[in-house]
Amino acid sequence: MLSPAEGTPQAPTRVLVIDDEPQIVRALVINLKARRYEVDAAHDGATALRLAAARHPDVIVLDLGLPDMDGVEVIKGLRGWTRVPILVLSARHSSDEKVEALDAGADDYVTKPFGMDELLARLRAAVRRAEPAGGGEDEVLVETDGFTVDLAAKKVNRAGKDVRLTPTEWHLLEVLVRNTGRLVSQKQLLQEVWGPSYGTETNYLRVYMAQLRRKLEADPSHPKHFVTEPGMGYRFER
Amino acid sequence: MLSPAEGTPQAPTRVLVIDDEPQIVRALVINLKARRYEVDAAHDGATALRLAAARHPDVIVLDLGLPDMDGVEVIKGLRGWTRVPILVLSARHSSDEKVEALDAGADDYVTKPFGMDELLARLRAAVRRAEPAGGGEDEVLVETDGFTVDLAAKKVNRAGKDVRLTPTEWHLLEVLVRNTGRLVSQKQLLQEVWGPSYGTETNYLRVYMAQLRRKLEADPSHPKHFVTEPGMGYRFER
DNA sequence: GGCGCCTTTGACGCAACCCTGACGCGGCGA
DNA sequence: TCGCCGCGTCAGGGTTGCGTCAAAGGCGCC
Repeated sequence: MLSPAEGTPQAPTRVLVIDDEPQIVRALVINLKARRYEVDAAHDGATALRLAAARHPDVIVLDLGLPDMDGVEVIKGLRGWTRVPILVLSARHSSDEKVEALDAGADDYVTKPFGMDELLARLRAAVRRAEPAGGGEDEVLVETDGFTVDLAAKKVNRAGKDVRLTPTEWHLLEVLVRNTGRLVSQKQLLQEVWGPSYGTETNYLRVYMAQLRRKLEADPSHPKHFVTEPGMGYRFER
Repeated sequence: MLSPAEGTPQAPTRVLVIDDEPQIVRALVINLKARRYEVDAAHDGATALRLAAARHPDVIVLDLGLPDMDGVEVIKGLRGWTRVPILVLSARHSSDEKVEALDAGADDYVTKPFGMDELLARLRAAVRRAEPAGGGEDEVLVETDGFTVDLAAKKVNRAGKDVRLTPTEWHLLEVLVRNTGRLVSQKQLLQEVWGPSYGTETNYLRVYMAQLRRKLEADPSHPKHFVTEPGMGYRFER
């Protein structure tokens, strides 16, 4: 996995690196930028807290040995207002230090010297689990003057009351609404709703389009939203 | 009456330990139980996947060296349907192994021999960040005209009295309530409640929906809150 | 070892859905 | 003008899916 984002084009992941050793910062910045991360760097705790507030990074890499304040204090300062993942770097191998940092709110603890591959993998893991849970399941609402379709909840509302749709009716409606304004061919409708082996049974469409219109159109015999394109297909118009 | 926002009695954290070395399992189980964790243990990958589906642990400790299958496969098997934190144990120090496990979906990677204090701290960190984000933003109390569901306390109250639900009944209710207003497909319900290998046993749903309605609906034969969408799934309406 | 609760499984009646065929209508081309 | 094709409408019948009940299997607890 090279890029931090996968699938839909996404804003680049922003990383805040906090370390007072210039060579480590340089190595991190170079590696991160090469992987399309956006990187900010701070050399002391005060700057780090300020930058974190100003830039809202998606993940923080924090060296515990800072010149101006204790690393654990930095963690606590961050945890006072944000749940951004914090990956701690430290030269100390002591178990007590690790426990203290983790219990203060750190998400991971890597001891120096560290392997860059491992650090990057841990960083990916931290970012990944911070991502929102739902797989892009936003509330998708499509409204017309007569009714409202909620694609996520699979609900249709008309005049304040929920309309009951059968599975096939809903499926057909969904395909049409997902292509609002576009013509959908009869073959495509049949294949999406009834399966790939269908394509000529246009009578199915006639029956079910009639059901949809009867349930949703103000005047079913003069449809405004479920438009027939003779010989070609159907179109949903908002 | 306890306020739901603060001081709600919390269910104990459930841990699933997966390791084929008995002495390590014993050490972990003893230490975890002493700290009021609820612990399940598995000695191989197949058992682990089954237990994870059946018990829905809050965090998983996984040894990569299992007798029956590759540890990474176990991770992938879990990640197919759950985001439960996975803490990997391994005797291998190789960077490649760590990267592979982390990119497969593990949350942390600890090499053996490990310090118990550190492991427990990492476990706490994993559990902590898996907790729901908003302090009071998440709705834990869902009220209807007939009953009240407390998702945090895992309790249902009807007419001033607590309703007794079996584990399966509660689980089903929880999934439905967490998706209030949205249609939940039969497959999704089966997989979330009974495990990823289920998906067609709709008779389970019929039986348990009937139980829920009998216990919670004012008129079980004419449900207002647990609505059937024939051929598609069920929906909880407040 | 026995008991009770929970889960799983099977059988049955009933309602709803899906498919099918028939018919009428309008548009288009011959 | 006539005939054909595509579309809309309606009603019937086979099939599926759901609710309900009851009983058997599993498991932990006493």
